[in-house]
Amino acid sequence: MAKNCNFIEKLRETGLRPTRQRVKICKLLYNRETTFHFTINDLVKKISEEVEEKISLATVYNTVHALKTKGYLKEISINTDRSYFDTNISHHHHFFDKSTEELIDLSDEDVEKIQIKKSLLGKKISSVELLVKVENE
Amino acid sequence: MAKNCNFIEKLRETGLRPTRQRVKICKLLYNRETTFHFTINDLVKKISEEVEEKISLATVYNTVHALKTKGYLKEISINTDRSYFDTNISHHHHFFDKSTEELIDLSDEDVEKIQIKKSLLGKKISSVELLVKVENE
DNA sequence: CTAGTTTTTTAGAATCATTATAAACTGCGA
DNA sequence: TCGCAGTTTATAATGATTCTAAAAAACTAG
Repeated sequence: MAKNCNFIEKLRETGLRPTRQRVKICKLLYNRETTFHFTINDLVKKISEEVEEKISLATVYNTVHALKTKGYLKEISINTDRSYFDTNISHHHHFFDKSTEELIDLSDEDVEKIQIKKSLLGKKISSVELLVKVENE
Repeated sequence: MAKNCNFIEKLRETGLRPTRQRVKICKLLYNRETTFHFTINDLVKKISEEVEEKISLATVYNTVHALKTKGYLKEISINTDRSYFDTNISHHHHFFDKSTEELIDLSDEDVEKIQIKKSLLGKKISSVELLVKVENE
């Protein structure tokens, strides 16, 4: 889902019907310069501010879940009571600013290659995620 | 809280009264060879199996929270619906086995030093956590 | 375009984990 | 031993997420 994408086509390609609600949510999420880190709560608030039509809470959950399942959103788990979604689905890491509770992307090139010396018999690595928590100096 | 510790003393030192319930929970958590990774659910089940006296759910939550606050437990956030606690409070990373939903320690020496090339103005790093998800080959 | 079928949306109810409450209990110092 | 502050407990409350079932919208074939 690149810059000026046709969300209707994009959604259809993935087998998701391009309903009014889904298209509007996609516009909010992907029609922006920078990647968007948000909680469900953030998104619901943004919708109520920027979308004229009311979208029910259940639909917001459904849509976010569907986009995540299709690989258009990444879920980042910071701590128990705060789950973030990230529109940047490329491989990358994160800073988490404890003071502002904001998530900041940390590209793969911003981190020296991570080498894991231990391996587990019969298991293969499926992901490597780094979370760097920061606070005010 | 080392091997054959006197939990009564340990608890008292941190300002937590060594009540029957707390001492029993500490014995379960720390009187073991290896570190223990558990969810609240795991712990409640273990208590009902191994402790003769019933300990109320609220007390389990209170105690785990108190131990975490005092730095005797580390909370590891794997994903939204599963929060683990770790009795190993030293700096280390984790494997998460997606097949068994088990957490496995990855010592600091098992990972090549992590170098972060980007920094944020006015912020200092407070923790660096690596989570390596694995699955069956 | 229309009818029929399937998917989606919706409001509200249900669920589940966690936290709050307030009364009873206990550890501990005087 | 007494009394108080800290704890435990059962239960209620909360809050986020999921479920439900009926209405609405999207799609498909004719």
